[in-house]
Amino acid sequence: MQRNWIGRSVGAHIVFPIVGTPHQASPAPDPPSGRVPRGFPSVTRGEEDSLKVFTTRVDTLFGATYMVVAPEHPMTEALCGMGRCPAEGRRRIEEMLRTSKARRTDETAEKIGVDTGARCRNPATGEAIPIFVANYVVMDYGTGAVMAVPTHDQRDFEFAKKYNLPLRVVIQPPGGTLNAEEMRTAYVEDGALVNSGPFDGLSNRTAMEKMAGWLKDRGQGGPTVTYRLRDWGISRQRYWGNPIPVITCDGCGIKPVPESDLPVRLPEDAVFAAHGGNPLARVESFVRAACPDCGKPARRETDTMDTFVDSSWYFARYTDASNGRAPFDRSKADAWLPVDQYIGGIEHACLHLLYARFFHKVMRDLGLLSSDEPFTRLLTQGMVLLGGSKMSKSKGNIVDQDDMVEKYGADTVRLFILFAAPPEKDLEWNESGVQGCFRFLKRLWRLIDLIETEKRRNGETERSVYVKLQQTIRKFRGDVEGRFQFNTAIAACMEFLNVLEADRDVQSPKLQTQEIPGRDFLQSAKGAGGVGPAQRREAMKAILSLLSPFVPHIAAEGWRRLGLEGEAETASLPEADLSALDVDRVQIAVQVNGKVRGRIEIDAGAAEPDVARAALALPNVAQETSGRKIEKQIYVPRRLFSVVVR
RNA sequence: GCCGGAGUGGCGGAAUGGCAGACGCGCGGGACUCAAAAUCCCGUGGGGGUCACCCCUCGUGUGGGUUCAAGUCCCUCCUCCGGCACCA
Repeated sequence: MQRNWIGRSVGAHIVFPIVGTPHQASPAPDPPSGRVPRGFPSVTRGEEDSLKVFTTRVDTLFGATYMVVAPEHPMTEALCGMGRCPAEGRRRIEEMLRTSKARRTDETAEKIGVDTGARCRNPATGEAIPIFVANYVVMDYGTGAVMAVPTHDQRDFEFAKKYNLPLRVVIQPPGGTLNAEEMRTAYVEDGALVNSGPFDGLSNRTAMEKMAGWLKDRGQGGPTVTYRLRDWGISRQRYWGNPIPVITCDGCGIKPVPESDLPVRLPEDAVFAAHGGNPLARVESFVRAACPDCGKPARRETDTMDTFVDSSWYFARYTDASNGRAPFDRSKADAWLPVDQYIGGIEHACLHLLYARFFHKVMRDLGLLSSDEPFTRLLTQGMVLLGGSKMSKSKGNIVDQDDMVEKYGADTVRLFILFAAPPEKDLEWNESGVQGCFRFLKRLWRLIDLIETEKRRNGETERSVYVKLQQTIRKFRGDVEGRFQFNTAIAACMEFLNVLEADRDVQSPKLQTQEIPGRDFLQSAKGAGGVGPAQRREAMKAILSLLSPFVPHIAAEGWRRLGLEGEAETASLPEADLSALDVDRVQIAVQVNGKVRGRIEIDAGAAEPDVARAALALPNVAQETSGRKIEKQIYVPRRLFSVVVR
């Protein structure tokens, strides 16, 4: 997406000499409305007698039959003067300039052109071609002037038809012949060059490179890369922001505040009003300043900087935040940066992320720090939606969490938000799942009750529960630390609690007296019959420690009630006992021709022949394989055994 | 049009190329209760079978391909979401 935003285009620039002498015409390339950036490369000193264009299709140069420039182009007025453009034409150019750029360049807007009357010379063909001013040409991209090739660019084609401009075919499609008079649309595909002097017969792809070089040799242009970095207005007419350290003096002009006077601090007595613009402008003590050059009374800039400015480099300042002499010390910045993990919404992917990278590279080039990139990893978190669109105050589609906190408690709400979806995914808000998290925490709490009141502190240890706990710890840490998958980490805790609760002692005394069909089966299946108080306590300690970041209040209180050392939130996360995860028996699936036909339990370290023997002995498998030839066997240790028959 | 991202049960969502649907919600059945809430137990993708146990079959937006094996890899198309868009 940034590539799109940066807008890199590879092409060539070409210089079109203007016919006649512009110096004799009205000089005035002073921008009519002040919108034109000064010093833009389209006109540099000594080049007022030519127009420079950028094109990605230099191969079509011989077909350029006219030229279009943006209304804001610095040469516009001079060209009109030279070409004796009638008043009517000049009036229409004025109108273009008055229309907002957004409206003027709207795709549906009518394409309007005005013939300036001036001409320039196509450096390839040498012929003089007309120069138009057109509303759809923008000054921010390329040079603000475009060579028009109506036969091979749809937009130019339509424009040429409208204003009756000449067409010349310079590319012929493979196996076909174009005729300019009969064309109904531009031909934009590849082909072989014609009407292109020394380049006739070349494929247009080959020609691109050759022609760029040819132009360069002749001093008429050369290969160029352009970028479409958008303007980003950093000044804001509001109080909250960094003052722009600039002073305007009537005599000396715009002057930077001397370094010794930095930083410029915001006044604390500004008066805020609903209307009336930037409050800073009304604080006279702030505005009044002495000119750094002549010392006479001058005005301080009252615009402040956009927050993007700060957020594009604050991470570097954080490495040395109390440094009073410099933004930060290089050694400290190099020790900490780049930032390991960036977390932000997708809306930052183009804007903040791009500008932060930009700033960072500038800081690198200035020698302030060494790293090339500010961030190493990116997590684009999803947004919370309601009714299909992003929750926001301005849209009014918000859910007040206070109601939910009131009803279920802050821990439940936190847990639910994390459990509902993985972080990078957008989440359509739906409260129905919150009950489930509430129930989970209530069950957890009940178990803490039980453990707290238990007198005995020893008892049996159930191996399968121990193993399950180790699996839970490993999964939890893997999910949280590696992938930010909080939802599955929480699910693992729920799963473990289910196992723990299957234990007879854990169930309520009332239920224990009842005959529940299937309960014995359940318990033996989960193997949770022999959990003793000590094991329960250990397990709870681990779970509380894991869950503490998500449900800090319950974890802290549970920790305290169990009389555990220290505090849940500062206790280090438990480490999984990896040796326990090396189970000796595993269940594997048995496939015949890719379909599961049965399961067997084997020693984890069993050799393939033994596995094969056991697998093929399964009735279902034997049935499928009987009388058929075994072509292939695949054994994925501890996972499955697959046999291919024919 | 271009650039991103996503399509899996009724829902939110799981699944290093290796038993699709973990966990939760919802729903159905049951226990407890005079009753309800809360709680607990069982079941829960579709279709089928000599439907207790069990087995077969279809199934991850569409159509193809690679593979012993595809939600996962490759190609085609469709839909939705986000961004950019007369960019020469």
